[in-house]
Amino acid sequence: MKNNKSENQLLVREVFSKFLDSKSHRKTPERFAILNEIYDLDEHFDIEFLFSIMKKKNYRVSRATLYNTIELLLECHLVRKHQFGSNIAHYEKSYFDRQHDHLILTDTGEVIEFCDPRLHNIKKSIEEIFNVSIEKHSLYFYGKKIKNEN
Amino acid sequence: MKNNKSENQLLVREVFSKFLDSKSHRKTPERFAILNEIYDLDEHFDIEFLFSIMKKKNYRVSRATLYNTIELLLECHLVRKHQFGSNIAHYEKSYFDRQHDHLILTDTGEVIEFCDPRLHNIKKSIEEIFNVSIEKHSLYFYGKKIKNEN
DNA sequence: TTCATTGCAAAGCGTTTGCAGTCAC
DNA sequence: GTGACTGCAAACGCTTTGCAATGAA
Repeated sequence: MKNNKSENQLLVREVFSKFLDSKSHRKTPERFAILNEIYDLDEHFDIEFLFSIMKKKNYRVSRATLYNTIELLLECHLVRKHQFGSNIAHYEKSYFDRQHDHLILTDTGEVIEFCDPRLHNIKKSIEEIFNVSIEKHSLYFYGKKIKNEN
Repeated sequence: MKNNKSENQLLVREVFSKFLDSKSHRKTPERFAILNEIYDLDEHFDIEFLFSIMKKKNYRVSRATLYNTIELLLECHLVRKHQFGSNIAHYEKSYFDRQHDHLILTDTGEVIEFCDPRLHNIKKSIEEIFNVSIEKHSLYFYGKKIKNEN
């Protein structure tokens, strides 16, 4: 399991590299460093968090570059963006995950991922009814753990 | 249909009034004026838009009060809040509407409302699987109109 | 060499806060 | 009368922008 991670790092670097080529963007070390750090994380993160862990590792990196690079990573679907209610944008790596949705526990802030195939059927219906092509969806449930009182 | 609107205005004022009582909040004219303006709108709006239309109608109202009052209206479920991707919060009146979800056309910015009962089943399953009680959900589809080429 | 990209700092902008004046109770 | 509420302006915090320096092609 553990060495999947470094294999994956190689794979996503490759994907990003091809994307940058195709758009004639430069392959700067900063861009790949950021990609690496993101794929090293196992949780959702915001820009400030990413900035702080990269500073801690003595990278010379600016918030501006983080925002720019994340933008590119969104474009090539290596990262997903979330707006969990507040004004701070949250992100997560997305390449090896299946598309999934989120259950947010409002008391603890915990975020649980789930995937329900029935959502796909709803999507299909909406596409037919309104004659649209849906590129993306976002579904969040907000709730609380039920405590058993024994 | 038209005079439903003023009947509704009375009804929501009543609801808001009861809510303010129950929380020992004061019934200021500003709060009711804001409620009225919101229930006069038929679209989604943001604070800046609400501010501008109230200014245009010569209300003496501040953004601070708009934010404060909206907060109260959210609490008593007379208004719903949305975060359609960007950092600007959007709102809509919610008292007479059935709970519904949104399809956002990314090219035109148009927002279409829909309601699919199957979502309820998904919710039920998630509640059972994770042993949670879900208070709220948000579902957005993002897509584009399909053009017929005849 | 050239100009896309970078780091840094300043500016933007939606939202929140502080405060003196006001008015619902 | 009193303290919750208001308008105003300043502060906040995330994000974007401007710009001189840098380095990928």
